Amino acid sequence: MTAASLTERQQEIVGVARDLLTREGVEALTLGRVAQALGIKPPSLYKHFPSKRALEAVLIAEGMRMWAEALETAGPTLGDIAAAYRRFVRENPQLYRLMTDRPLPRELLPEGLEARAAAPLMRAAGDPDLARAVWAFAHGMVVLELAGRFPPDAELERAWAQAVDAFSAARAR
Amino acid sequence: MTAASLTERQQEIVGVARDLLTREGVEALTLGRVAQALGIKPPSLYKHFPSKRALEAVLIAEGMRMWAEALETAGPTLGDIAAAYRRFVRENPQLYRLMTDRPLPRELLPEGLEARAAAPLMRAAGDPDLARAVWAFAHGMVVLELAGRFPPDAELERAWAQAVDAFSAARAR
DNA sequence: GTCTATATTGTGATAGAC
DNA sequence: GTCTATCACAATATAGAC
Repeated sequence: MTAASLTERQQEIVGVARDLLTREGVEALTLGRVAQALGIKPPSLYKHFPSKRALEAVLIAEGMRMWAEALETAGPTLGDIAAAYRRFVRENPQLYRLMTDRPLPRELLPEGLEARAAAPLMRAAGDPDLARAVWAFAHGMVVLELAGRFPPDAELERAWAQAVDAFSAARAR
Repeated sequence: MTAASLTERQQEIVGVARDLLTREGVEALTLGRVAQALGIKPPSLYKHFPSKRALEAVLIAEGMRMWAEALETAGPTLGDIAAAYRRFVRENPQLYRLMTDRPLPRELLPEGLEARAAAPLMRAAGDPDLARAVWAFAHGMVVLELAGRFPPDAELERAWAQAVDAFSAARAR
């Protein structure tokens, strides 16, 4: 279900859902809240989306497209990709949580989108295994930060720099 | 609340909760399920624990103690720590999820436990920032794996090896 | 220590009238 | 496209009797 294939009303609903997600987080993204924000009753939403999952999938697909673009327009080095990754999550923390907290609704996502989002990092790393290592690092950093696991005085900037340096050196070898 | 300070009945309850968590995952860890497994009604649990959080905190503290021990008894290199980390999560995936999915109930955990669990990696890395980078990598690897984000044919062994090599080289520098 | 009864709140979802 | 009515199910938690 691409953005273009949505009816106007569906787009309005998605917009409200996106707002709710951005402002109040994944937990607030319930059909009750979405309906309330639209001034309608929850059951009415089922005239526009077959399930809550389907509505979420639109947001997730949107997020993955944004994510892919952020990485595609970054520079070619691992440092560039890492910086773009970090910036994307800082700018869209709740969307990132929606995209990663739960199993991906793959059957509801446009085919190839997941691979497209992964491609820039694959290219920058030059090797699938190193790419996965970098991905794991970046994901770990952002989720641990979002979860408040690092001490307040942790110099996360340096942790990022150290890892990027280490991975870049490994790539050069 | 240490294990020794628990009454017998509390220990029985914790045992049942641990079983439930291990076998059916975090989602199954509800007061209803715990009570059912004990053959009592949910409200009865409140005679033994003031809240669900308090019961979970016992399991989390237990998990962090096990985790600390696993890392403390590992060898001194980053590779040793990484292997121990990975093994702990493979052997206790649901417990690990309980420990990391949600904000830590720090006020209900024994003081110093979090620091104790973090110490071995700090020592192996020789630098707090590098330690955090390694931690983020390890955490990212296991959560992405548990979430089914890697393709089935991904050679995770190699991703671990590449990262450990990269971080070890950085440490040597 | 356990029970019943209850509060409170919440969630996604369906049927059928308008 | 929206409504009401309702389902079905679940969750944590409290009060008070036994």
